[in-house]
Amino acid sequence: MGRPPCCDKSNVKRGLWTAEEDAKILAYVSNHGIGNWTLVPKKAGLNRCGKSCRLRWTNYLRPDLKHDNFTPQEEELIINLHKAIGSRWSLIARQLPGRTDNDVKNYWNTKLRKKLYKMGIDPVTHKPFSQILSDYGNIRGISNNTGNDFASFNKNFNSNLTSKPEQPSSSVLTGPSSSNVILTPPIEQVQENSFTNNSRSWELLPQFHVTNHDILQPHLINVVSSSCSSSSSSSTTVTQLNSPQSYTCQQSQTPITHSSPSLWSEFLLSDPGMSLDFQQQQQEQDSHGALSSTSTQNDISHDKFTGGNEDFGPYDHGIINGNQTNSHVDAYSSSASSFVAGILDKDREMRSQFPQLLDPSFDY
DNA sequence: AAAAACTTCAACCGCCGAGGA
DNA sequence: TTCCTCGGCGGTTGAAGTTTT
Repeated sequence: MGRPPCCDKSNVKRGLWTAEEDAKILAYVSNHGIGNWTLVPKKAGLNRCGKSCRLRWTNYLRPDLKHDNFTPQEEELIINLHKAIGSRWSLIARQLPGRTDNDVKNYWNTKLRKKLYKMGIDPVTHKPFSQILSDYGNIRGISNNTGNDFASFNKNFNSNLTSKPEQPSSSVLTGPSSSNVILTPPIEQVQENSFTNNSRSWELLPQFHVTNHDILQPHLINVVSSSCSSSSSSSTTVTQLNSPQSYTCQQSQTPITHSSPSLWSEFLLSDPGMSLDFQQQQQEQDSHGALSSTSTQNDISHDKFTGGNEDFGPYDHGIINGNQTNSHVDAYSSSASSFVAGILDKDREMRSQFPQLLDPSFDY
């Protein structure tokens, strides 16, 4: 019944690869090409699982891979694509020649996520924290009654700084479930108090801007959060931008809207701008050795957050002061902006057609 | 100079859909 | 039709490297 197992997992080498093992894979692939990976260890004389061999090849040994640093253009594209499609790393990586999904994922987790936090932008929703707060204030009608909440926030925030957060990714989505008390400080207050030079505290922030699943209404979330994608990515192969998404990672039952591509890959493959523009930018950079407009035009002060040493790509315009609404869209590359603008248009359309979505008691 | 804290990233894990036996 | 593996994916881990104290 079925096929034999690919390897005896208890009897294969694990851990880092040696140069010798790399050479064996390279020699095998150059002679036989890529085929059945389960046969590779045996034929190449390796005591490794076939799956491990495939991973080593695709993530490290492939000749077309880049091993140098990410360029500002690549950063910008990753951020734009993450905003559009969430943590579909393989799809994002396909728009970045020479990069693997693992590369992109690692770069996002180690660099870009922190950058966005430092800019006061939630890397899950890609909205400025200030906008999330103001949106929430509008919805809950608490804008004139925040004093107690801030005091409560400060108390909780200080106590959280001294203890390790529990699974930050999930806390973004669920948070303390027992209370409807909102621990959402004004972003300026957060930054001045604790976030400027404390990287760990950035990781804590999501606990405060989303403390309960009903705080952020789904219509505010134009894209599926990265934290949700893991559990839903495989079983929910179609993700709709325009579908009301539960912020608690429940599977959406919303029917497909045909005004947009039914698959993200379709969008990425069909959008002539998203990747082509990028590749053109890459070529221009290669020929001129200069940064794109990202770092030259967008040279507004980010000293407030970073000391001015970092390039924040598409988010450089109009966000940092907290007065931004959707103006950051204007700063996107032209290729991405059409798509994102479409999302925002749909969002507005949906709000006008379904005002009940603005009701905080509305439950998906 | 040494220890502690922090960051990076290669590799692993577990899940899923497709398809072979 | 059922069981199983393969290949692919995203999330997580932990060793190695780097920076700070």
